Amino acid sequence: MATLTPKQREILEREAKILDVARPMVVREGYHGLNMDKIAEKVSYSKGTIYNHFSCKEEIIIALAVQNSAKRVQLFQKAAQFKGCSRHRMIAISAAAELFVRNYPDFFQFERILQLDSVREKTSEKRQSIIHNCEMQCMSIVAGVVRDAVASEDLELPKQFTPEKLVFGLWSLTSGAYSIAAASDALQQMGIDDPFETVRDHIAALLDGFNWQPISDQYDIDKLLKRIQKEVLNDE
Amino acid sequence: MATLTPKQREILEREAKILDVARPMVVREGYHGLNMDKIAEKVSYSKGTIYNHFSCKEEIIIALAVQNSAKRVQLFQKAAQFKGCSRHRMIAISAAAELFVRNYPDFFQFERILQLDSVREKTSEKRQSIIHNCEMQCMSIVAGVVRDAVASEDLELPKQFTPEKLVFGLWSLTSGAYSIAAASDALQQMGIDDPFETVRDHIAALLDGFNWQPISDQYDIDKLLKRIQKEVLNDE
Amino acid sequence: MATLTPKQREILEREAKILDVARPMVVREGYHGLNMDKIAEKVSYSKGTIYNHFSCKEEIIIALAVQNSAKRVQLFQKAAQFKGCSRHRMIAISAAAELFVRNYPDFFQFERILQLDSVREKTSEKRQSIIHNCEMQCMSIVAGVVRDAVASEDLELPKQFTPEKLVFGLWSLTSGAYSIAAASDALQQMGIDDPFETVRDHIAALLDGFNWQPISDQYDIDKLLKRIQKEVLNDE
Amino acid sequence: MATLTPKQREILEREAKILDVARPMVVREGYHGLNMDKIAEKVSYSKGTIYNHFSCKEEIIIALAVQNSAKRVQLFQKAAQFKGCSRHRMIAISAAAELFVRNYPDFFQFERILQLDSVREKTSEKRQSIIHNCEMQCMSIVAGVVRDAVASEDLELPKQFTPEKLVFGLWSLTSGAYSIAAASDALQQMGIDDPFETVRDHIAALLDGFNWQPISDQYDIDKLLKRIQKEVLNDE
DNA sequence: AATGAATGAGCGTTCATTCAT
DNA sequence: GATGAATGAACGCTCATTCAT
Repeated sequence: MATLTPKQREILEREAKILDVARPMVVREGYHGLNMDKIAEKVSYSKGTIYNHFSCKEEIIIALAVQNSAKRVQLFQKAAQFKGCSRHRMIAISAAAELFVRNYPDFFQFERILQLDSVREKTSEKRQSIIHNCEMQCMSIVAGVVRDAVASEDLELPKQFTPEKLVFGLWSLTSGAYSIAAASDALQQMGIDDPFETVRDHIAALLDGFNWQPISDQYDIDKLLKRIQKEVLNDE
Repeated sequence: MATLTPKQREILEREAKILDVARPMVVREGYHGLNMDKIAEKVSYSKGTIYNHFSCKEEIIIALAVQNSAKRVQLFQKAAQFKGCSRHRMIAISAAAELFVRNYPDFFQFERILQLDSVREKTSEKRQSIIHNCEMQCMSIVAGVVRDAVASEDLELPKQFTPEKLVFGLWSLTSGAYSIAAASDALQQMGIDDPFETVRDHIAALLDGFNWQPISDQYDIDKLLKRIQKEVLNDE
Repeated sequence: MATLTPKQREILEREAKILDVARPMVVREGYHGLNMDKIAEKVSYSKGTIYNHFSCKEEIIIALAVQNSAKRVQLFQKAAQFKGCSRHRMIAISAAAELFVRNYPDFFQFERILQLDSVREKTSEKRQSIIHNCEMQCMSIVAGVVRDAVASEDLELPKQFTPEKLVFGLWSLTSGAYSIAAASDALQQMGIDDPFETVRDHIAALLDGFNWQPISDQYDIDKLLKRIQKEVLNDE
Repeated sequence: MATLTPKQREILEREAKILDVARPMVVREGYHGLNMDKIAEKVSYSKGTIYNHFSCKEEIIIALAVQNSAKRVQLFQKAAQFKGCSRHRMIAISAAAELFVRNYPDFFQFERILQLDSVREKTSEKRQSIIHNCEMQCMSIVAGVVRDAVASEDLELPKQFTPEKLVFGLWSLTSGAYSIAAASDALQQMGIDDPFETVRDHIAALLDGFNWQPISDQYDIDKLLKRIQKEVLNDE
């Protein structure tokens, strides 16, 4: 299956090209900055052709979000394959999350734009559900690791505290930190030169706070991150 | 001083009115959704009058951000007055942060819009610096509590880990959680009905992870929050 | 080459139409009087279409100036082809200048508008250089005749007095007279019914003053002008 | 008579102040560039006060023109007092014209703006007639010198050629040269560094062409100009 | 399928003038 | 007389979308 005719291949390539051109426009200047005329000019196709690929401006934005979401799933899947104890697998996933947030910093941008009713309404359900599915997959990958930790008695969650809640906290921390880092000039003034390192420390403290075994040890963590990098995330 | 003529009072009131009308427009539909004609129509003054108050559209947006920032400082100042041990004071501040994020959820919205170069450039330095100052004040209030904790030996931070870094982590968690909660329909599907409660649990775990004394105890916390609510945040 | 598709032809025609409509607006009411809405209305195309032809209001003004400049070169080239002695060729050129100033009285208007920095800045370099080139061409055509006169010993210029200076004087006289004639109601009160005839007399006196041979003779001049009119400028 | 109350004096002073501020605005950016708000700001009076002095924007422009016209008359009157033969008195007047054109280069600017129907219509008849009268006075001063020249047989005008026509030519030359000099970057490229010197040469040639005695002689002219400068125009 | 000219509602902003205080 | 807030018509320009070729 999936053997593409030359024609189909060309179409896919053009689609990718359009998105490549569109991405930095949105990232730099937001919804406003995406301009169909400029896209047409930069990809050297006519506006009509752009509209053959994407029925409206909003579809381009959601297509960019789909690209990101797919990438996130990919990274999380890889990270979950890391061999080790539950906590170390969780750290692998955190590393994947950090990698994703570093490399696809526009993810949040697109998400936010898509939250505007006026934008989302013009968007195809198909792409909406792709994004939703990706989110669910990521969540369940991470929650799966938490469940494994509980099952193997590395971790005992408080009553009423589900694995999903833990995932939610970790993701909040990671994405919140990114947003602040991206937004604020103030970080450096506060002596925080490497916000991602700080986030790693917080994640360690958080997992320690939940008493997830083995409790963090700086020496181990450095070696561990190198292994994770090498074994599952090295080609990114 | 500060005795206003009726005229001046009227002007100030109108300024507030304009912002009141503008706020939901930006919140719901972003930068795009703020429309000078619609504002004029809704406040029943001419467009020219709007421009007598705010020299451009962007100034309205930053004025909204200023309102929020001022409120944040206020809340944090109040919370810092809570009488108790360092950890409890920190919890008071967390409660203030939660309150702020709940009641002024558009704060992040404005901040993000203001990060666009094209927007910030048109914005007065005066208002820019007000916002910056508020940010710095909040930061130093919270960092002050952390320093008190260290001084009173309730808390021993890891080497190289400054109070500011701890503040950064807490704020990341709080604001990140808000963003996700606001953005995602998925949260409910994951069984997270009250994201703020979950955040409180994470903050507790995080502070526990840093071994900030006294270690959390669910029973105490509920009572504590009620006291905080009553003693310093009750009128919000 | 130069075979235009019907579409292209239509576009060129519309461009001309836009300029035709714009010209009297500028002439009568200046920069202010040129109004994109009114143009659109008068040519019965949408505003967007106007902007497809001219990227801004100022481009329309400079396009009008380009039309004029091109015409001026054309007239001067024709006049320079007049067969006769150097002084008579110079008179042919003066006649061309008069013809131009009479038929394209808006020339100075456009030039003046284009001198405003605020206007010129928005103007394409391409059109700017066209105008500049036309000016240079005209100048060199006339200066060429003066040089021929010097070479053939019909004229001996004072020391330090270049042909370009003579051209400058002639053009100052012609254009200054036009400006005054256009501006002032006073001329008639002073008994000057035909300012152009008066200018012709002044040019004659001026050339006499430089002792350019053959010295003017009213009888000859009338016949000469008729010949010039007939031989090189008759179809204007 | 004309002893002003302090109040009246203050009013006149304010009027002058307004015009001082308005002048460069019009000169640099034309009709468009004159902005009532900016005037009010610069003179530190309210807009209402400006309107007490000048009933509309156009009245300010014509008031500026009146200032210039008055100055022109003054200069011409002074120059006409020069003691000497008719041709030398004419040269004195030319020097006055040059001085005026150099020092009040905005004169033409205002005149042109006032030719726009839309502007003139809003202008008071009183000021219109002041300008007209000044023009007439200047004209008759110069024409008077020409008439003296004819009477004293220094000059014999061609048949049908009135003194007014000669004045018209001289003024055309002077003002046309100024316009070109102001407008064109091309002048320097043509090797004309001092257009006013060139104009003096042309005037000399023109008067020679009319055989106005005594025929020009470079040596004399330099001395003559110095005398004129010293005796009648020195305090400008 | 590809093109790109045409559309036109919509937007942010300006500014001469008025007039209540 | 002085003030300056209020007005609102007007303007230049943009850009997503359509559709005839």
